[in-house]
Amino acid sequence: MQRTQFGDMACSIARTLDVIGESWSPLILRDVWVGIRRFDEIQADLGISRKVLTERLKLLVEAGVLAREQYSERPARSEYVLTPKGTELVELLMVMAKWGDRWTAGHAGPPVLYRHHACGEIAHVELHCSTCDQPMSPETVDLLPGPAQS
Amino acid sequence: MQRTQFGDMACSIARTLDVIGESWSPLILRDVWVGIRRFDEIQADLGISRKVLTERLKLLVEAGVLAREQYSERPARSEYVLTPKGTELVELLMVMAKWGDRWTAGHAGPPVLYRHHACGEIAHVELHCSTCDQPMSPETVDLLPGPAQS
DNA sequence: CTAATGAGTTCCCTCAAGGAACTGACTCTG
DNA sequence: CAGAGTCAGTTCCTTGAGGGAACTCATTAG
Repeated sequence: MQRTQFGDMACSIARTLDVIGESWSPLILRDVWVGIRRFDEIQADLGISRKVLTERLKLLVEAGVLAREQYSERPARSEYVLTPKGTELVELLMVMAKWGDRWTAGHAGPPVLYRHHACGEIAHVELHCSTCDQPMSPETVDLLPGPAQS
Repeated sequence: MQRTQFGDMACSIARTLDVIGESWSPLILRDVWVGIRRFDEIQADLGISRKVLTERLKLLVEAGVLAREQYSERPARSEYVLTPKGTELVELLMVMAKWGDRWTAGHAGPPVLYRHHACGEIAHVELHCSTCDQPMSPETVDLLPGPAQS
């Protein structure tokens, strides 16, 4: 397929895609997040080809998003866990889930609900400004060239 | 490549990926967002193959994320604009940009800055709870099966 | 009349995804 | 102890999507 590499574009979106832009990678992350951590579990859950799963896991570990942890010495068995870098990527998944719930969930409603520890309520995520805490959306920001000039 | 379709998985993340999971789609959305709206402009900006760009634009329009608007009758010329459904997807891009800024921007810093209208400050997005307005992160939620049972 | 522009379309080639079978180290069961 | 099972991959082959470049077509500018 000779995929173009996004990594060297001067764009944080492109560079993020370089890490989780490949097919399956976000779903693998989701699985690890919800506790499906072992090779065969992930493979069975996603129906992904074992070959591609091997590749993706290797890439995600190299990218520092997942870490491989050995949970049994003999026989050697390991599982995959989220690193802090990976956990922050899960925020992306939560926003994806929100959009999917809103625009693609059918009559039946969302497949998964999120209960917030702080308030105990079923809720979803909203984007707020890191400075003033007010809601922040694509319509309420201006884009300016940054230090690494666009 | 015979890509597996995610659309019928009972998972909002998978269904979202079905819309913007293909390579290039998020970057096309980003371009349209920042004002690069015409075929040749997008093609030149991304360096994407014209064939693939044609396909992606068609898919994104069919998915209701972009709309094609004719800006000239003779010769027939059109440009692509975000629908409300697409604009909400841009939130996803903003979260991607945040992660990319944080984890992949080098010494030079972020390539693009976001200035929030409400406060006028350079800021980034943070995830808050739609119910209690407190910060909401992967660590502060429990997942429960929803009406469309996981 | 020729060149340029915008928006695609067509063609061929390569290489990544799918799929299924195989490996190898161990463990459990009768 | 033989045979089945489990986990985590690896190997091999086939197919089809992505890349690249050239071509089309309508229209306008010089």
